[in-house]
Amino acid sequence: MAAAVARLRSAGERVTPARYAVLHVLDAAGLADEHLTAEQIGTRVADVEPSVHRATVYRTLTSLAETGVLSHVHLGGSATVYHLADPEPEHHHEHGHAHVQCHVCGRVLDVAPDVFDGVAARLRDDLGFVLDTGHAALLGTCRDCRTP
Amino acid sequence: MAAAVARLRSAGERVTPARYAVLHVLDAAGLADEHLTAEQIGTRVADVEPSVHRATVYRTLTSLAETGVLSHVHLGGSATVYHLADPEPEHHHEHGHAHVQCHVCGRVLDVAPDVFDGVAARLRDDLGFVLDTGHAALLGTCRDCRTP
DNA sequence: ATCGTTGCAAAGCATTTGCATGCCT
DNA sequence: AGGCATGCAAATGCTTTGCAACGAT
Repeated sequence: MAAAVARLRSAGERVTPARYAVLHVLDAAGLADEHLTAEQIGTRVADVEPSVHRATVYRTLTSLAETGVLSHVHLGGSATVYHLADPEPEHHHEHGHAHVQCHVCGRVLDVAPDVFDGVAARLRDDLGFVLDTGHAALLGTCRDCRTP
Repeated sequence: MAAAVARLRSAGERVTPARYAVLHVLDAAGLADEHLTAEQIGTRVADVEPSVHRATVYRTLTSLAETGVLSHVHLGGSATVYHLADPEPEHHHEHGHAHVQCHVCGRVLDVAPDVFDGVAARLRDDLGFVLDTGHAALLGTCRDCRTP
C-alpha cells in the first residue's frame, strides 16, 4: 500500500487525506478478501476522515483506477465493487484475477486468472473478441446458498 | 412467438396489448440478433401501442421473465438487456447462450453455450459454485474496436 | 502561487412502487 | 364480476457534474 502511494506520486497525482483514507480502507478490506462498493468505502472512510464527501469517494475511486493502483469489478445488477490492483506479474498483459458473484447472497468470489484462459482463447479465435477477464463478474449460486 | 403467447396463457398469465407488443418487439429484434434495453423496448412498443407506459414495460419484462418466455442479461455498467428465451433443449439445466459485451462500442455478442462448459466445471469442482452462464456478460474489446 | 481536489447541492440514469382505475378472463 | 394489469407520479439507488472554495506541491 505504501507502494500504491509511491505510484500515485510518480504519476503526478496528489496524495490527499481522502485518497489516503480510501487506499487504507481498500488495503484493510483486501486482507479479508472483501470487495467493497463505493458506498461501503465511503462509510469506512468516514470513520477516519468524517469530512470526506461521497462524491469525493467516487471521484477518488475513478482517478485511482485510472492511475492503476486499484481496479473495479462490474457486478450484474448491483453496485460496482473495488479492490487494490493485483501486483502485475512482469510482462503479462492481462490484468488480475476474475470474479463470480452469487445472486442469492451477493457475495463476490475470487477466481484464479487462468480459469478463463480457455474461454479467452476461444473468444479470440472465434470472434476476434479480446476478453478483459477481471472487469465484470459472472453470476451463479455459491456453495452455501445451494439448499443443503 | 405464437408459442410464447400460448405459454403465457397456459401459465395463467393474461395477454394484454402491452405484453403482446413487448413480445412482438423482442421477436423482431431477435431476428436481427439485437439485444434491447428496457428503454429501447419501450420506444419501439410506443410505435405500435403509444399508450403503454414505461413502468408497464418494466413490469411486463419482469413477469415475462418469471414465466420463462424471455431472459435478461446484466451488463457491466450499462442497462440490462432482454431477449426471447432460447427454446429449451429438454431436461437440461437452464442453459441459454452466453454473452460478452464490448466496452468500447457497447455491442453485445452471443456466445455458444458450450464455450463456458470448462469454466463451469472448474468452478463447481473448485468452489462449489454453480455458474449461470447466460445471466451476466463478460467485458472485453470486439474485433471492430481493436484499432484497424 | 498554481492548478488539481474537494464540498455541496443538484441533476442524471435505470428502475421500482403506491394507489386508483381499467380490462382480460 | 373479480382480480390482475395498467397509468401516473413520485420515490429509490447508484453515480456524475457545475461551481466556488480549498490545499498539496
